[in-house]
Amino acid sequence: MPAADQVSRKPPSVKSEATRALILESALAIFRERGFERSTMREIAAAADVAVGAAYYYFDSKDAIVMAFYQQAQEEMAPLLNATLVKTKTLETRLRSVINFKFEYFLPNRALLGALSAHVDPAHPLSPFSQETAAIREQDVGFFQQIVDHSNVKLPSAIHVYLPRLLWLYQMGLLLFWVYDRSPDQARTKILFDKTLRMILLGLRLARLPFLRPVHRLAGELLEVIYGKAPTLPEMEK
Amino acid sequence: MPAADQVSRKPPSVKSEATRALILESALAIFRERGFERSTMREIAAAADVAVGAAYYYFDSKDAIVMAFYQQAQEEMAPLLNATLVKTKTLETRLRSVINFKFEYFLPNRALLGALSAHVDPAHPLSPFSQETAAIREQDVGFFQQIVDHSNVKLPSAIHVYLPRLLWLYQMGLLLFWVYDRSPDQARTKILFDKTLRMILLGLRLARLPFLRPVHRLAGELLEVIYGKAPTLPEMEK
DNA sequence: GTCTATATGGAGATAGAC
DNA sequence: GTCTATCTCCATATAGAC
Repeated sequence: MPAADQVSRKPPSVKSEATRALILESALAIFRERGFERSTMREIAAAADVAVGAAYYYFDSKDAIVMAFYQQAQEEMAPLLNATLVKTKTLETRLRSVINFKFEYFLPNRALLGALSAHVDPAHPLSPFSQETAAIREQDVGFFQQIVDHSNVKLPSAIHVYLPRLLWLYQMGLLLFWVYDRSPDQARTKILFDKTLRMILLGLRLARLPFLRPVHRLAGELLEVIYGKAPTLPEMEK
Repeated sequence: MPAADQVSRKPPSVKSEATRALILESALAIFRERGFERSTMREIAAAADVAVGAAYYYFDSKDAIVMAFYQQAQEEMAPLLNATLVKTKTLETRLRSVINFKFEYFLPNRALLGALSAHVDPAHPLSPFSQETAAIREQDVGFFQQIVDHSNVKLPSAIHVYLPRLLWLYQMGLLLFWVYDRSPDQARTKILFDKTLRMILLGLRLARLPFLRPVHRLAGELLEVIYGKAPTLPEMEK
């Protein structure tokens, strides 16, 4: 029996890979031009000079194209983010440079990112909290894990273990605000980022003060319930 | 010239109002059954025993039906929320009862509320941050204004003025979590509510401590930028 | 495996009957 | 003003050519 075949994902096929890339590129160009909603699969296929069916052969749906973009972005960013982590030392500089790097990377496709973050529903495949984006999300949380690990924050362990996920959530919130920030050059997001980051750093320092114990206790119990079990959940609209 | 006509919204017409109500009711029933996405205008019209065009005559779009539901909900809740405010005294009991009341009210249409909260984009009409929902939002913030006014929280004025909006935002976050909470009886949301509310109350008390000055300063500056000017913004996907 | 041509069913728009 | 019948455009599905 052909054991090797069982594992093989697909025969790479240079031509196929090229068509796929072409369709993806064309789609991104159209998305950038008219926004996700207003773009049609017909336009995308036409721009790539293939039939509509061809686009569907490579991507299950319009959403799937966005997912492919998301995956490609994560793959491209990973080594660059690691390089950033090597170059920086403190918690502050690391958070600043990692998050700023993402802003820069996503800038050309800012509107497209909106199509992604528009879905809060964890059951929606494109949601940052979905099953489908779990792999990307976990890898991303990993970066914040590294940032926290190599820093000298001292927190009750019940909180400390969830810190990377909390920082990831913070980053997602910033990106969400940024995507819909209509101020020139997204200046408001820059200020939001700066001020909140300082507040977080101040908070982490103040967290050692003894009379904050009750807050620690509440936060620990809360995180245990929210993150402790069942990290992902089934669909909603049965 | 017919000056009176300029102001008149519409001739109420009993029959028309009944048809509209019938379509709205039928739509809500269908939404509850299959969820918003899976429901079609054809089904809704069929359930109300009218043609599809009739449904569109009363509601500009499927989304508009959700908007009508949202408005109706706000109108129905307003007097009951005011009654709740009369019956309770402290900041804690007021926040608890007001927010819990909303959970109860929306329980039968929990899934439908998802259709609303699924849109973070402030440009989307159904977004809780949109121009279109501004009136409802402002009225809702008003309730939190009342809650804060009659309480004895002491905060720097730069923060204090924004407290009602912050509490409104807190409520929206809770509702969002609740809509997608798959735990039995939404138990996790209950815990999230309880713990975070306690943390907020603790925080408001601790906020008077002198060495939190730097945090106050940052928070004040931040709120000024975010809420200070241009409360609403134009559309995105030009 | 890769792709084209064509079909299906839904959202929304509209002409015009009453 | 109220509503029906019908039309357009879209995402997606599918049969089958190569």
